[in-house]
Amino acid sequence: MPKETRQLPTPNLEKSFEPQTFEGKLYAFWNENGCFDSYDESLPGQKSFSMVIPPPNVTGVLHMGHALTNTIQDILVRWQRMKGANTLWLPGTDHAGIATQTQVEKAIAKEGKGPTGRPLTRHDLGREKFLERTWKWKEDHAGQISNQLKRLGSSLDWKRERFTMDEGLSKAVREVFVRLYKEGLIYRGERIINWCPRCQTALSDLEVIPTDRKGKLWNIRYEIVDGEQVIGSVVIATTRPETMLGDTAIAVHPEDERYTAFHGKEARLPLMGRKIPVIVDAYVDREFGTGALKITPAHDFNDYDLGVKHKLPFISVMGKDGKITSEGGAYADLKFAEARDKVVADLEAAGVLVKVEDHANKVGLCQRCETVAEPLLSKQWFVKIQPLADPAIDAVKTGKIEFRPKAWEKTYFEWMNNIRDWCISRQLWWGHQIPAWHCPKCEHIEVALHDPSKCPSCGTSLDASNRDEDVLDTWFSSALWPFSTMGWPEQTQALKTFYPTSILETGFDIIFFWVARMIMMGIHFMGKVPFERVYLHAMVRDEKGEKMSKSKGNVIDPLTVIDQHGADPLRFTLASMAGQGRDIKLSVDRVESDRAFANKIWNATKYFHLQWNEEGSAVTMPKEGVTEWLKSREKKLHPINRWILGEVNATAREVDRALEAFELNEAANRLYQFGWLEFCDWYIEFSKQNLRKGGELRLETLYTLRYSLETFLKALHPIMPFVTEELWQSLPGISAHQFPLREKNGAPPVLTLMLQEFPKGEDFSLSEKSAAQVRIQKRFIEAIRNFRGENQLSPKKEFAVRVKAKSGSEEFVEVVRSNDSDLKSMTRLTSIEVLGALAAPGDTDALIALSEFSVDLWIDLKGLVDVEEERKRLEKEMAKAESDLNHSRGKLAKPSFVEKAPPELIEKERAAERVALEKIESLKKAVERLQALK
RNA sequence: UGGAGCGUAGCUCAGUGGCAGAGCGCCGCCUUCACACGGCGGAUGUCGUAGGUUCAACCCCUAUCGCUCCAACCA
Repeated sequence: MPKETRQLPTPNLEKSFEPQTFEGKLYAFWNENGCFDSYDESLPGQKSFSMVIPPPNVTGVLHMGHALTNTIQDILVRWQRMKGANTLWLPGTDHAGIATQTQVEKAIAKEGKGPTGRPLTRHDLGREKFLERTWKWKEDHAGQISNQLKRLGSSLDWKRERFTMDEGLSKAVREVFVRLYKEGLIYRGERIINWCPRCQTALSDLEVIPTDRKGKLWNIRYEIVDGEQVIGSVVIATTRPETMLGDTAIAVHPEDERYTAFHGKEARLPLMGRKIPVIVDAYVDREFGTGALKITPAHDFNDYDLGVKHKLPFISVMGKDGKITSEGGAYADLKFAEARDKVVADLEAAGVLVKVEDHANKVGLCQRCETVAEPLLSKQWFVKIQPLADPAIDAVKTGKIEFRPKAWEKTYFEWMNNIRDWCISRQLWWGHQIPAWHCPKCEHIEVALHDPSKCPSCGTSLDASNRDEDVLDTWFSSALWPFSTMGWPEQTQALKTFYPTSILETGFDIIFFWVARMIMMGIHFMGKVPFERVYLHAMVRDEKGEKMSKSKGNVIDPLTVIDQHGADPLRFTLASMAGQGRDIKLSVDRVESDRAFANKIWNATKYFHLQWNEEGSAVTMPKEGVTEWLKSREKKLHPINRWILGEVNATAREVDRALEAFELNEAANRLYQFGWLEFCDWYIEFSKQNLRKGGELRLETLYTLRYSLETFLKALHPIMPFVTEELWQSLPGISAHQFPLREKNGAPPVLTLMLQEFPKGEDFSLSEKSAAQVRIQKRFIEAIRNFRGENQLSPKKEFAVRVKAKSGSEEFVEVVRSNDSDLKSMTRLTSIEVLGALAAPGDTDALIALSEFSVDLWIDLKGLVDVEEERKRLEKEMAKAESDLNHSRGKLAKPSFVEKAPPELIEKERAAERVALEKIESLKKAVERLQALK
């Protein structure tokens, strides 16, 4: 028994485009009727098209960047869906470790005071309670971002929504961790890492943002000793004097003659007194500063490498708590900043501070809280990255994955080739806790899929308290997103159908954080790349090109824009700007003009209804359907109708091609051009003439309007889903299209535009003859309008025009003759008289020279036009014609051009020359007549 | 320091080896029977600068200036 078609009541179109009145209703209708559904299995031979959303922060708020990426993705998925693919666009959110934890910490800090009167911290609550709070926070906020995505019109398959910390994904994370550990690709070690003293956690290299700071360069004298004897001294510059407490060597360049005598000797570390070796290494830049370098292996990345290379001791003087450690002697327990002041003062007192200079340098700030991150030694978990990076580099090199724009591949290679091991442990509570247990007795570390109850090495019983306290970097779970969301590690049907995903669309700012890591994990665990194409969009900035930020107050909130103008105009604006390389400078003005476009289409549809339902002569749909009806008469159709049928199909084809090529801006521009300029400005105006004539021509024109409008709405739907749906719903004779896959899965037919077939562009092809006829009519009309405009003649002023035919003007004359009444009515001419080649203009005739058609138009000026104005117009025309002539002659005069240029081009140039000559001749005579008049 | 991108009409941006385009803004005229979120007409550019390749360059090449971003970094 066939299911009943789901449908909306036919809308009554408001006076103008008012998006608030229908957007919500339409989204709910689509969603409730399963229009966004994907199916685990495609039909044999059917294409699958899948994308995963870049998961926004679960407690986040939609910003313009989200609006852009989701608009682009929604356009692609709607288009593919209409083309019949089994489309999956998978929604979900990210737990966003540090960001979310920080939000909750702030909330509890506001709530109350701890035991000593300071604000509450997560430690006052304890891990378990704090996590409960965070889960609740997540539940309270999670709906927000999803609802905002719905406001945009995103056709996400909500039934498959995922969260990085839900059960399935957590299982995948654990599986990956355990497997990488067993493969030796995850290890735990004491390394130098970036530490945020405020967040109290390790950070990956990527989470530290180098920032320009005005600093100082302190020059410190180190004595060089041989045994106990002082043999000289070296001055060393540093931007971080407090780190000297942890110096374990000084380094000079091996070939630096100034210091040759000191090779193999020792330096005495000021303030601390201990002796440290002088080492030589070509790493030292002889040109910079004094050419000598102090080495603090525990607190500087470069020094760390040198420390490892030269087997130096590592002395940690700076602690995770932001204070100097006990290794710092007299400075212990001072905060870093205090320690710096005291060290500098003491150095000065000791007379070893040689000078202090201003110096611009960079410090690394924590991406989340902008605290200065300190490099320090710490025991952390790492991913050994090279074995994962190599195949990932290869995948892009061999074209298994393609980046667009292509230039980003270089950026990708650059980073991947210099990649460092990835520090994945975070000293946070919100996240995936590392599945490792530390045996308190034998110190064995057990990493396991299932919580162990005792140490497999010594049998000591283990419980939750023995579990490693750290959680994983948020990006660790994001890296698995394309397959963890589809049920991995189970071998699900969804994975078979939808992995690899078709396209990954995201911002270039997370190529390293996310894209690269997904590629590595995808290849390693799935044996296949996670996506075939990476489409990187630009950064949305304000109209001045500045990054939008709350502190600058220049944020354009997508939801406000949607409230004011609707989702469609915003989407259209974003789509037409999506082609831009790096920056999208968004202005609300632009959205407003795209709103005008929506309004234009709205009114064009209203025009259609007005004509279709004209009182007393309501039309019915032909039983074979409009397309068939028109198709069967194609060759006999009125040229204007044939022309627009060809145009709308050409537009649909072009939109399809542009989307295939990721040229969203091109698709948007095409639709705009067609919709406004061809359809509204020309076709509708022409149609008014034909509708008036009644009979078969009226019917034919109504069907042509109906067909063109529907085809256009279909082609526009991916970019402007709401307004196109609302308008389509109003059309007479629409019917539900049921894709075979939906039918097979028992989905009911839904009367919706979003499940219509995307126009193939094959129904009608452009007829050159009709197009030429329309061109002539347009040109004629434009010429008259231009004459009016330039002479500031009121549109109401009527006059007659005479057409002087010359040889070669047969087609023009024929078109003007056979469309006499239409042309008169559209230009408000009293008559159009065609004259023979021998006719001469009257004494007071003005001239419009349409030389490209070998035609002169004459208009009697008497009582019509100011002679002076007309003379100006003619002179302007003349100047243009002369410059055209010069241009053509200049080219043709060059023998090299005539010899080497392609013949068709030479012919074109000769024709242009003839046209210009003819025009000049006509214009000359006209000017002469005007002179005589004066 | 390395890599990338950009520099076209007042503004925001398209663009193609063969006489420069759009939107907004601007200037006229028009409330004409889909639309004033409208119609019609108009003005505006040595296409960053200097060379080169080519019959022909805004487009290709080289250099140069300016802006932006990314990566690395000098202690």
